[in-house]
Amino acid sequence: MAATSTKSAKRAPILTPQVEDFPRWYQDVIAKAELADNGPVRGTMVIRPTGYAIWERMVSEVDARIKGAGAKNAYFPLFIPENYLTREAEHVEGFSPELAVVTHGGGKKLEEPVVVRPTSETVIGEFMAKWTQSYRDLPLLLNQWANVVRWEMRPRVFLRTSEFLWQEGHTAHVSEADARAYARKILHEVYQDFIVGVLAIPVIVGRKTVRERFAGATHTYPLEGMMRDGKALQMGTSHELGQNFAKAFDINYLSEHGSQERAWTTSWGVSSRMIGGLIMTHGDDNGLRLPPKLAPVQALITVVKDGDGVLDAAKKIYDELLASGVRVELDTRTDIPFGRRAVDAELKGIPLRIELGPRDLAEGNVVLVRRIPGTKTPVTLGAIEPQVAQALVEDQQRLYDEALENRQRRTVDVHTIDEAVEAAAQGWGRMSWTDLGTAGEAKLAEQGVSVRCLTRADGSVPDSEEEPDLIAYVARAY
RNA sequence: CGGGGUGUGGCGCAGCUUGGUAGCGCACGCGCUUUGGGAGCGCGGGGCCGCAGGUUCAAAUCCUGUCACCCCGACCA
Repeated sequence: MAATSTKSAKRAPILTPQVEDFPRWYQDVIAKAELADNGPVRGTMVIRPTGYAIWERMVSEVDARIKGAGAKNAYFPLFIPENYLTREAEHVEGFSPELAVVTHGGGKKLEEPVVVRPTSETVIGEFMAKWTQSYRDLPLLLNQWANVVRWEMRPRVFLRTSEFLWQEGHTAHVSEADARAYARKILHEVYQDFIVGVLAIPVIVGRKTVRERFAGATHTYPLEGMMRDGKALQMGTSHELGQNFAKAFDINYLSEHGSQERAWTTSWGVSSRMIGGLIMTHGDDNGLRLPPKLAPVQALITVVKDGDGVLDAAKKIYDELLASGVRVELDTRTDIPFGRRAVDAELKGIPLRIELGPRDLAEGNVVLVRRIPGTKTPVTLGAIEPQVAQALVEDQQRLYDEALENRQRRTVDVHTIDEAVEAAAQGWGRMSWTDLGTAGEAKLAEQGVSVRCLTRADGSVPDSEEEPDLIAYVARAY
């Protein structure tokens, strides 16, 4: 391989530098990479084609894993009778402040208002009850891809919007053990596998404290990622709902012994928030950096300038890469200045660029530009496909390693509330849950710091927050 | 809900104090020259100045009201 050069750093800034103002940087990336716009109603967003392509890739990867775990897709209505929500006390209490309620329809005031789903536990519970008669009907494993609405006071594109896209799984089981096993299976085999393996984001997988858990759940298992500014973002959750919803919606079944039994349910979801997490975990001052396994476009062939058969050569490389399974695009827009196109590809985080002009072609080369390490390397025409394949693998790993390094550097062991608050100013604090306790948790909350999750000393997921020797991860969160 | 602010072409802003009928940068269109890291020059299109009243010969500018949005403090995928 020929010598590798690092690109020069001096350039007019396109984005607000991260160290200067991280939230501003985030907004800048979303605008300049054309990921999304704000919608006309406060707190809503328009996901633009570039952003939506990322979401489609997420959907495709997650959906395949969900199906692999045995759940089947279905679709439930957007509108839910208001009285469904009120059947589960904690659930309604948790959601009522953020509900959008429809009071009029067809020009008339409705007899009973309908709520726009903030999540579908209740409707799905109603139908699970209808469909579950015998133990033979269980487990019932359902999933739906949908939009949900939660009226937000302080919206942020992708991270917290009044309407967002997600997947919500809902299952019913014959026993608590079965429900727990399934909630954990989704947690690890679907979410952790996807977030770590495809998004290249390291996560702490644990359990929420009672204070932080989902309204109506008995156990909430989150996956927490650290953003580049040290704040935490919940990337997904899986819940055991115990028999709370089964009781509220009469999800009962006849056991093999002929007795009437109550089912145990779970729910679990990941949302378009992951796009925000992806941006803030991997993005740098030049824009987005997409992990190759996720990237809608993995390699962009850029024709620097036409002439001397450059277009034909570029097309040949395109065909070769396409045939080898690379998600590749060809940019022949030579009416747009090269610099513009290069910067645009960088903003959008395309992992690899293959630059080709008459000068390269005369030497029998192309220039392979890697977005993630930021290197430019000449590659001979015959060696492009293997070099591309290798770069995609290496850069996927590099992105994960960088994110893990950032998290480790910003995570410190602490022993007091004051130390925990101090740690949360730049990253995460790791503290004994026995020492912290719910009283300490309340004190941290006063200062905007929360317990993101609890894990066992060996990193595994606890069955209860009463277990001895648990570790609490505390941080500021998005 | 409490405190602070802002509403002017698609975006970011100036103009307002000291009324005279709207301007700058970016973006957009056309032409020529360019294209190896957001190209240069020229020409051009686009705005009932948030909305409603009022004062005045005349209002983006002054007065009154109203609406919306943004930022900071209690919830959330």
